[in-house]
Amino acid sequence: MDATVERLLTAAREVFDEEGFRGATTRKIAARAGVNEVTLFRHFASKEELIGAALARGHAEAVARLSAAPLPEEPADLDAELRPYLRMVLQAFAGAGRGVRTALAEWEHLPAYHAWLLGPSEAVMERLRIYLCAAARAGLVRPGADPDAVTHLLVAALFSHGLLPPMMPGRFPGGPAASFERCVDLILDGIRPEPEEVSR
Amino acid sequence: MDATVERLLTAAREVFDEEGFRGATTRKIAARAGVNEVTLFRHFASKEELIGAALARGHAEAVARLSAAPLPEEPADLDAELRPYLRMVLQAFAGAGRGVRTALAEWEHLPAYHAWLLGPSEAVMERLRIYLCAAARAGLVRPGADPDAVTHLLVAALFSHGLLPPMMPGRFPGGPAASFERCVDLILDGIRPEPEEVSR
DNA sequence: GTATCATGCAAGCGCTTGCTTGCGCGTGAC
DNA sequence: GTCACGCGCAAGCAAGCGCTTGCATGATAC
Repeated sequence: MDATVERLLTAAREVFDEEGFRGATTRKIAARAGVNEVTLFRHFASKEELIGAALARGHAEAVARLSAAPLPEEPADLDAELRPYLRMVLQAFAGAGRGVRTALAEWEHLPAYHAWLLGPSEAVMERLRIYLCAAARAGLVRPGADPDAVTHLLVAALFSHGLLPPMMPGRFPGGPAASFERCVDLILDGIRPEPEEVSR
Repeated sequence: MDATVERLLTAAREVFDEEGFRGATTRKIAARAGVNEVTLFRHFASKEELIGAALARGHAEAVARLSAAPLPEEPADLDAELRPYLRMVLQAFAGAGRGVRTALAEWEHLPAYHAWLLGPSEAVMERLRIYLCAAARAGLVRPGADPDAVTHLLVAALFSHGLLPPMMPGRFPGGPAASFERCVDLILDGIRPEPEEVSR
């Protein structure tokens, strides 16, 4: 593709993630792309259009990466299937964390971008929900555990471990990944069916 | 106190919560306070000082409200003690949600305000941690459950239920409070000691 | 009554913002 | 050889920004 457009899109996404819509000035974006500000306006009609295109591209990439992640339709082993998936999502999430925080803050101001901003998170949530409902039907989850609540809890853990570490590093001794793993342990241990129920 | 200063402080906090530092212009703040912009600069040397004072006041109020919440030093009954506390914190958190989202996004840009921005959250986290460690020592928590992980999980649930509902209302059927309650059920059920362990 | 104080209002300054215009330069197609 | 095209550069414009100045007005203190 056009190398200039490419560089502008990635620069726009980076600056937007770090500074928000207002802070992402066309001069900053052009400078980061190593391009004259005028060139920016030769390729995109306005700052809104540029950032929209940049977010759309980021959204597409994220969705592609996430839907490549393995999470079977027919659950067989929660530990073996869920853990690698969650690990991968957390990594993607932490990588996009700066942008997610910006998206959360500017949500009300950028209705035009809603589909791009939280689409990947929604997709992950829905996929987890479907998987856990199937797991519950297959008897892999203790009957008392509501699959929706389990989904929420997993997403909450992803959410907090993807966003909070830069702000409260002292709260994650051993690193966010280790802390996340311990939370997942806790959740999975808590929803495992009792031994006698498995054999029924 | 001075009614004008008071109105300026609340207006500054509101506008900052909604629009962030850059978006909280002195003209907007003065207008919301029903005051001339010049009056603003007669009371505060700069916009930074005004917003700093507003955040400090909000911080003080939040801390006072939270430390008034009951959470005993000697845990006796997790369900009876933790649930009302968490309910209250969630309410406070959801009320401040707009501001928390802004704080998360602008964290790197506002180092001068760090103490005010996430202080209350830190306080809640530390209090929960101490309580859960004591509970574990008292045998109220299943030995395999790491108190730190439980704390993280509870905070994560607070976090996501305090921030996400405005953005994904469809994901919280029955309201955020009900969904939160189900998550807390799940966590508490998962960390309860086994019956035979209680009697040992 | 007069002095003091907080406030409103009109105007403006220097700066940044999104965006435009005009021109000149190099490269590849034919 | 030239011609179109993508780009850089210098300049600028209207609007909004934080912040200042000067002056008029009304309430309060003594």
